[in-house]
Amino acid sequence: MNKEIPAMNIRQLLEVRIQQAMEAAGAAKDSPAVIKPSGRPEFGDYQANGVMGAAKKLKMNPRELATKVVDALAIDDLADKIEIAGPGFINIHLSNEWLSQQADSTLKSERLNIAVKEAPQTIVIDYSGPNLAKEMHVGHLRSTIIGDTIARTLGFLGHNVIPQNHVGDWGTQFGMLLAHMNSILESGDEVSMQLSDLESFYRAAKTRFDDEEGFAETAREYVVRLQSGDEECYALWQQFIDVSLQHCDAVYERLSVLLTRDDVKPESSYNDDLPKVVADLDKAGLLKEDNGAQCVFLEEFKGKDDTILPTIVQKSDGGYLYATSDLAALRYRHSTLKADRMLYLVDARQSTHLAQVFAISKKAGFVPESTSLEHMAFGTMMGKDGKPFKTRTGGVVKLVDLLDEAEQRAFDLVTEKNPDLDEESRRKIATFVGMGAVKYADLSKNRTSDYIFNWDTMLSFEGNTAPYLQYAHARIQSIFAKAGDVDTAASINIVEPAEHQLAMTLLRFNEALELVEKDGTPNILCNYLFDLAGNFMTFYEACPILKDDVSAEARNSRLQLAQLTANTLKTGLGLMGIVAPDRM
RNA sequence: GCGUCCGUAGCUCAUCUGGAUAGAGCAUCGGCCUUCUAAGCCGAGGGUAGCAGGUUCGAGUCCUGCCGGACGCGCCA
Repeated sequence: MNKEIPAMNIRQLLEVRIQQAMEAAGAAKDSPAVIKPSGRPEFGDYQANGVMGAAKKLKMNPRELATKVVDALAIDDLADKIEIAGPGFINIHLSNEWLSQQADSTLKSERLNIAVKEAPQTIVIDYSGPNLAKEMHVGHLRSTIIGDTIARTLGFLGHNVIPQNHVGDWGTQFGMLLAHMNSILESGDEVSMQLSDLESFYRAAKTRFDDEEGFAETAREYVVRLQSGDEECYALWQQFIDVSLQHCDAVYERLSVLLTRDDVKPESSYNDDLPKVVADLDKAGLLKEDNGAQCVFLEEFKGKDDTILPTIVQKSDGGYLYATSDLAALRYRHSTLKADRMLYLVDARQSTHLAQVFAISKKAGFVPESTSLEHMAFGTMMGKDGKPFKTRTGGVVKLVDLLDEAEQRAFDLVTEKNPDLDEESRRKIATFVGMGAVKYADLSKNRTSDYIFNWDTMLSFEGNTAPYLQYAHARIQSIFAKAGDVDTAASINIVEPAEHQLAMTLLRFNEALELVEKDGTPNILCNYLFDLAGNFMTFYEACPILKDDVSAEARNSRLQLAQLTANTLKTGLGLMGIVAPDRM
């Protein structure tokens, strides 16, 4: 019985081998091997760049050290050519035999040879977090989509992932909404119809708040009634929140985002804890009154004229702020959820705020030093003019409108490409393609800076897009549909350069996942899958599979490579909540 | 004013944290469908990586200073 290969990616494997050889050649123990995929084919599959640094420490000629390292290197089982190049690079050409074996083993593994973490962490991911006063708009896409992908990836790697949808369900704007809601009810009109379009409902309430005499006061009364626990008002509020959450659920479902009501942990759920947070900050000696407000002053945060910037946790009127509920949430996530790591998928504009809250929570002992608090920030969405994004009418683009448009465009394209399919199938495919395109457009970018909203790039079906990956997958399924009986026990035998390249990329899947795990960057996964699909397309053009002049051995081997590609694409897309249909 | 993030092809973005000749996709131009799905493949052009210094064997990546942009800086979230 062959044991499953240890959960080591190629890079780590090479790192170990090279490092041993470096030590044997006299390099210091801590000198890193610096293994990277080679930039160009003539430099092999991987290169080790660590020799140059190590040689420097030893005051040695780097090429001389490289020669010693190569002499000491035991790597014949993996590689068939090792070269020293340039100032001291070591280029490693992996052997076709080894790649064939590895690919075989990966194909037999349900998890594509990706091991479940031996020491899983409990990781809380705070993402999506819409404000329930309004409908979700395009600006919510990033947090929701990226958070979901990170959650799925960490879960796949074996971590205990706890999503937290920190929805905004409390605050002064709800007074306005409840007052508006109540007056509709009093006039005998059906309120549910009007709540079906939350965006216009919000605008209507806002207009009354700004223009209608006396309405602003009524709104403020509602805030007070809500906060003091008035039952009638509370029931109204709950009804509103429920409708708003239904909107979110619908969007999540369309986007294939895993968030459910179970993950909703609203701001209001921390209300009871807020006075305790303030009291505990006081106990910790961090609280200071300033102009009637309760504040925490931390020296590392300075504002104008070098004065220390306060974080206000309680207003002079006794009210609490979002810093307070964020602190309560941090404490809850540590003490109740037992998080080892907390990830915040939040707009970059809040980086100062989060840095303050993180620092306070550690100083106050709400969260131990060992807990990793990470703000995974992203930029603001801009319009084509580079200014904050607005529609022609000055509003925001509702997320559902973007999704509708995506599906419609995808449906038109599927109909054009595949007119013989029945409408139901075309609709289904259009959903996968449209949603995939929208999500991928966001996931494939790593920008921490601002980004520009553009219908056409968001809804593009060509080039580095989800449809390209889905298409590669569908082409493979189509091969299998034509192939008839397939020998699933056949072994992979890599011969051609295109096969070598494809196998190399197939075996690098876990490198991509580990980067996503560490940095929370789904674009690494996108880049990987795009690379993989591209390698497959090249292979597919260069290496015929079902044609008459292909030997049975080559045919079977290539079918296996195609199968492994399909499995990897499907799994990778699945980690982004993107479906890879069999036909498109 | 102080702070954070950012500036790479006409456009949108990569460049795996300091490695070799900075790569893709759109767009432009030229090839490839009676042969496994042309949402594709192959090729061409397109770059002073904002500018100027510095660190070193080696810088788009690290440091400093300018220029330009976005955001944040006491009782909204």
